[in-house]
Amino acid sequence: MSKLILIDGSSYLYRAFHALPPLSNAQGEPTGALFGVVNMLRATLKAKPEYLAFVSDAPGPTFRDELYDKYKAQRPPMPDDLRAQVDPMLAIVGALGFPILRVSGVEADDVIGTLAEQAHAQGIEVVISTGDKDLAQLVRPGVSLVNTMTNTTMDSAGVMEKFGVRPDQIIDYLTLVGDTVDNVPGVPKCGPKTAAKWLAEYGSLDGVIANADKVGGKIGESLRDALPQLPLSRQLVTIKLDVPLEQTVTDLTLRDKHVEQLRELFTRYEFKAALKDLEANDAPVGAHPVRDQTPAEHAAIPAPDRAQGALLHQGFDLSAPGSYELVTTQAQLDDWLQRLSNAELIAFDTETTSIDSMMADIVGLSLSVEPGKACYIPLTHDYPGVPAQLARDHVLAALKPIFEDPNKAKLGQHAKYDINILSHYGIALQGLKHDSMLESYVWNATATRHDMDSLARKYLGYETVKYEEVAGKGAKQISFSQVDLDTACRYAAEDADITLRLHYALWPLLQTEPTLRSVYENIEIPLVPVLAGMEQRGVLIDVNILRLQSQQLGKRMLELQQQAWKAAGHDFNLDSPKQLQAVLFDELGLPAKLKTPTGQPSTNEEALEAIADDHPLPRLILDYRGLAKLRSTYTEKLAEIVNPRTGRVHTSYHQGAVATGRVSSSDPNLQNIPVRTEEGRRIRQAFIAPEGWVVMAADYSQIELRIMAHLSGDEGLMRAFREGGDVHRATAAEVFGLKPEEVSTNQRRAAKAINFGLMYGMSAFGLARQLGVDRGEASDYMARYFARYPGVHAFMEATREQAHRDGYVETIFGRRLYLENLKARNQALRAGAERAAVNAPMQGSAADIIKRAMISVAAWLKERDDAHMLMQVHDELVFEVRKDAVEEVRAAVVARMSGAAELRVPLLVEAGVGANWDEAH
DNA sequence: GTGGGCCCGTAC
DNA sequence: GACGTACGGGCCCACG
Repeated sequence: MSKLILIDGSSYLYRAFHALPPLSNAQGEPTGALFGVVNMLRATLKAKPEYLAFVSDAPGPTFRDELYDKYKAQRPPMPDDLRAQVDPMLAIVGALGFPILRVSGVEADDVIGTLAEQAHAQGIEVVISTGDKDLAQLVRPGVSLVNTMTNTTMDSAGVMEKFGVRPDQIIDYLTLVGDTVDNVPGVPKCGPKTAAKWLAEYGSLDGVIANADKVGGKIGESLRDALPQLPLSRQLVTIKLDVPLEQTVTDLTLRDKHVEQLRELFTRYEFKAALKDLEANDAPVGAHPVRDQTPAEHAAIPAPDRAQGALLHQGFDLSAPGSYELVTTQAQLDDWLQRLSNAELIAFDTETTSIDSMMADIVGLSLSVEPGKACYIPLTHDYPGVPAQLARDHVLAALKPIFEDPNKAKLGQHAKYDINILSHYGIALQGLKHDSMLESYVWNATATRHDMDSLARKYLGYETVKYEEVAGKGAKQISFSQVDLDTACRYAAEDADITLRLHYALWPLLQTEPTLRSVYENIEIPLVPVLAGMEQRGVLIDVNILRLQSQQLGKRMLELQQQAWKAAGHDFNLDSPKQLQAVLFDELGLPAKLKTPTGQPSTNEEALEAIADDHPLPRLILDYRGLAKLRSTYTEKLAEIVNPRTGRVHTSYHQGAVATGRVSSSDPNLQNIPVRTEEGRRIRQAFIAPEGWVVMAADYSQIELRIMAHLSGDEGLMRAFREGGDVHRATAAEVFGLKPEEVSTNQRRAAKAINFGLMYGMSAFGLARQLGVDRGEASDYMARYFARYPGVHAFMEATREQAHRDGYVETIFGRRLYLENLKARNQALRAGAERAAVNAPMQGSAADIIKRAMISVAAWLKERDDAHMLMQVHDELVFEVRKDAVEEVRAAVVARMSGAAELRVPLLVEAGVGANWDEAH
């Protein structure tokens, strides 16, 4: 398909002007916005579209000013520094060979709309490059938006996701919301959410107007008051599609560029990279458009997305509506059992009374073996007049042999949840072959959330029935068991159906990338039952210890509160940063040395430490905060969340939450229990083992640093690990040119800070702050470090390079992390993406390794009843072990963890045992 | 009441 | 602007 790229020049000029620092050339002419636009254009040229145009506003009034004299009346005039860049911009754009369109009497949007309409009618794909949300009204299949500032694209699904309305509703949406900048009156008090809600309810603006008297409350009055002006607003926000133009779409090809003019312009405005490109490649670009992308350009597209057009599986359109069967008779059940026994792959899903799998009871079950067809078997729906359902235990008994057959392949969406549910009914699911959530996660962890609604939208272009639509939300939410059977069937059977469709969309993708497929098949899928087992088991908690600690903390907090109030001269809420800020900086007049990201004077630990010598209050607050955190987040929360049935806490592990491949934990988060301070560590004393058992904790020593040694192949760093000993001390000895025994505490501390900082992409500035030395000294440390460990430096450079070349970086096992902001104009965003790129291979490889270890250890534990794996804390596994088995288990765990990867340095594992988690370290 | 942004702090 | 990845509590405001 041919492609037309339409560049919204006005939008880019404004955005580049505000986003970029106010650069200027040697003559003092402003160049910042120009620079941004030129770089964007060069990137556009690299995509080599057949047709392209640069569309800009022409000076003078437009038809909208005639319609409405206040239109854009509140807009400040264009800043002089920006105005000065308009003509040079047009000169460069023209010299690059872009067709430029400026049409009087209309805005750039209208020209873009008209061209998009024409191109679309001719079957030409249209990409509109803009930062302006109003253009979303032009989106439809074959017409999409791209924002090169943020590197995001928006198709129909993207519009739905962002605005909550279809592209064809955008005009009505903008009309309702209005635009204060352009002075377009909307409905006062109606924001994006309300507009989307009304449009969902009444379909269109006309629908909303017709039903205006049905809207209650203040906002209803507001709507009725605004009715007379809405038609005008609609006219103002509607982009024209029929502007008379001299050119047609096929005229809009790239002209030969004017090398001489460009050389002059680039030199004058000091665009060195552009100039270099120009000299390197003197031949006219684009005279013969090339349609094929180079491999590097192809790979640079961050998220492979095949959701465009119909996606077929064996002739079935994966975005078509499905047909679903409510199973309430034995004959129907028998029929489905027959289908299951013939099926190659069974998609299943459970419906329950709670999202907490430990608390949930099963309500029904859905199955699908063929896309578009699924059933729902209600089991325990319970409301007045509910029709007869098959008996729960009877159905589960009939399904048990299938669920427990390891040779019958099963598929789920977030199957860990359903495995946990089934386990409550004595079904130990075997043969989990696929999980659509994990397929999506491995394919591209950051392209989307991995819940079914998001996946269906992205990969199938299909809108699912939402849980809230069938069960309500908030206080009005009802249990799924009270949902009527037909509605439940529509929702639940769809879940199984869509799971299967997602698999047929995603699995072919994974098969094209053997390393991703391997991560999925050999790591993520086998990990599912392991995590399910850990959640089910839970970890035993001594609630009395926690209660006692809560009391003690509370008492000390009260004392500190009294002292703080005295120091402040009056009562205030110590938990409120806002009130604290007023007391410290306004009333007491202490210096506000740090600011929060939003510009407020910060009251964080660093800020308080900085003024702790000037007044007693900061220290009191610091102490109070430490205790408050421990009490609210840990001692009270943990005691609260202990399951009364088991006496244990059953966390949830999330396999699709972390971009680098780590698992996360929540409800409660067991991965941030304090350990660094004595005070905090006491909380770990409440993590205990049953009578006759002990807690065993096994952790990898310096795993990420070892991975850095492995990946970089740096001789010095590898030697440090091979020799054993203290790696930070060894580093300090290298950096400061000493023998290890001569290294001072401070030198070791500096070396440790560098070792860790490097893995996070820290700069000299950051290191200086961390160490409390000046920036020059920090730079000096880093220079010496890189001189001693040149392989590390080369590795980091190579990682950044790979990220820029491919758009992603990889772990040792081939897991990929795509980086979204590497090409961002915004320097901070880009730098952040580069740091993430450097960190991801190490963090991600460590995550892969411990996942492999967990699978291996779980397989070994499977046949035993004297030890259970309970927790994973990124580089640590925690077990409960029967006392008589401690040595055997310790040896096996250490061996399996150490053997989880073959690195160029040893993978050291340390294991400790104790009566509780604190003692096990 | 609830949802969400902000600030802050815990872990690896 | 400056150190990567998470989760979560309390405050506070907008919204219903």
